[in-house]
Amino acid sequence: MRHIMGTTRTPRDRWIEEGLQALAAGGLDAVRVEVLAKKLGVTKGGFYGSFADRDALLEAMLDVWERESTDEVIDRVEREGGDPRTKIQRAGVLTFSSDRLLPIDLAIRDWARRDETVAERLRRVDNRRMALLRQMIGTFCSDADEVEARSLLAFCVAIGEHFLAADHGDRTRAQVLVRAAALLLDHPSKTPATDSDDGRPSGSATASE
Amino acid sequence: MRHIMGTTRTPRDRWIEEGLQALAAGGLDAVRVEVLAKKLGVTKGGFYGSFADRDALLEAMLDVWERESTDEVIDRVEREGGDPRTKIQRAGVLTFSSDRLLPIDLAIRDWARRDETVAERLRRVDNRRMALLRQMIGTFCSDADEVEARSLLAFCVAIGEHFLAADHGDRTRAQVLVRAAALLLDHPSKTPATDSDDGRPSGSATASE
DNA sequence: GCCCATTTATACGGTGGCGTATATAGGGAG
DNA sequence: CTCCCTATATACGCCACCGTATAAATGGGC
Repeated sequence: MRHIMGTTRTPRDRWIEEGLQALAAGGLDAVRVEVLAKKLGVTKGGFYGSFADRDALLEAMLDVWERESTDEVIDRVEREGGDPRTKIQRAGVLTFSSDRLLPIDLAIRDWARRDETVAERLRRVDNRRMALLRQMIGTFCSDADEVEARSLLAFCVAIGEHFLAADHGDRTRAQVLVRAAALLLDHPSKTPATDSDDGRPSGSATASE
Repeated sequence: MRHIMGTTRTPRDRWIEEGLQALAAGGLDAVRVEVLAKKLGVTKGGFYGSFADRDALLEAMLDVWERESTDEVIDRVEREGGDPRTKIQRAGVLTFSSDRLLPIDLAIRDWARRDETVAERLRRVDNRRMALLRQMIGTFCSDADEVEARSLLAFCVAIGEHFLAADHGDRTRAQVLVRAAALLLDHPSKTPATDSDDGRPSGSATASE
């Protein structure tokens, strides 16, 4: 019955958001009901009105994350248009440069290595992203095997970059990433004359820091 | 005094090894003194004879990991020799295909994102690995910027591959990795005669699964 | 075979986290 | 303004874990 109610002071969404924040900052084991409550300025009393238990919160967090990092990003990329390289960059920026989504994404990847159901969700998300990459790279690269290899490399660098601690001497990470992006997003060597656009793009996919 | 002693039944090394095993399987928060004790068939009683506290164990674990994944691997690669590509592959195999080191490595990467001292250790390790990659790739690629970019890509794919859940349609991950390795480890496109070896090498760098 | 140091088992107190039960409070409906 | 429904606070029992203190056992030296 929705008739009347005592005005939820801390609705589901707040718990979920705070949970995602904690996940981003401290990993799965940092998502503790009582900790979230404290951060929200309440006690855990109301939590169990919105969620059956901690697992229910985790599920809900994954739902929100999955929707935000697929539909929303992809919709927006498609809506704003642009040439292939621009689209890849924008997709990369939207998911892997967003201060919000990136750390959540990384935490979920680690989580997925130990939880098969999370791995399943991540597979869905990654497959959609890979599809986008394939499509974009396919517009300037004809060899399907090479498209797949380049897509994998692009994806791996977008993620792996953040798990890598190495330095690059004089260069900054961002500089190296620009060059790496060029390797992946320029036309294959097979047809050396194909480049309608030789001018290096000002920015680069997944450049960060 | 080392004179005599009641024969350490569960020496430091056993705790460290079991700790690394737990870290690999369940991440940092799975490294619990009492859990390790149970796995070793003892109680935690003796633990505090070898270690001041849990943190001391974690430190020791990092020490062992750092040594194993730099000196030992690098020594072995250098000792066994071979052409550059072979060396890269062997280094990749030794660290990223070893059932032992790989999961530990991945867990430590996630750990490093939240602990600055761990990040510092990881930086040392990664820098040594990157140095190896640079050296190897430098033997067939002259542009220093491109060497750096290729090295970063190679490293990122070696790590990122394991955090990626995407499928590849008909292809297997290993197949795509072979192609990706070819992109990174073949001569720069400057000389379009890149395919001196079209016959794909039997194994590939960091091919797994 | 007896010591005796050292290792390990056992028992303890403390903390933090989960989930439940019950009391309180605070906002609509009337 | 009052009643009542709902969200939250409070209090509880439970469990897992840490680190300590103390008792038991175990194996080497003689």
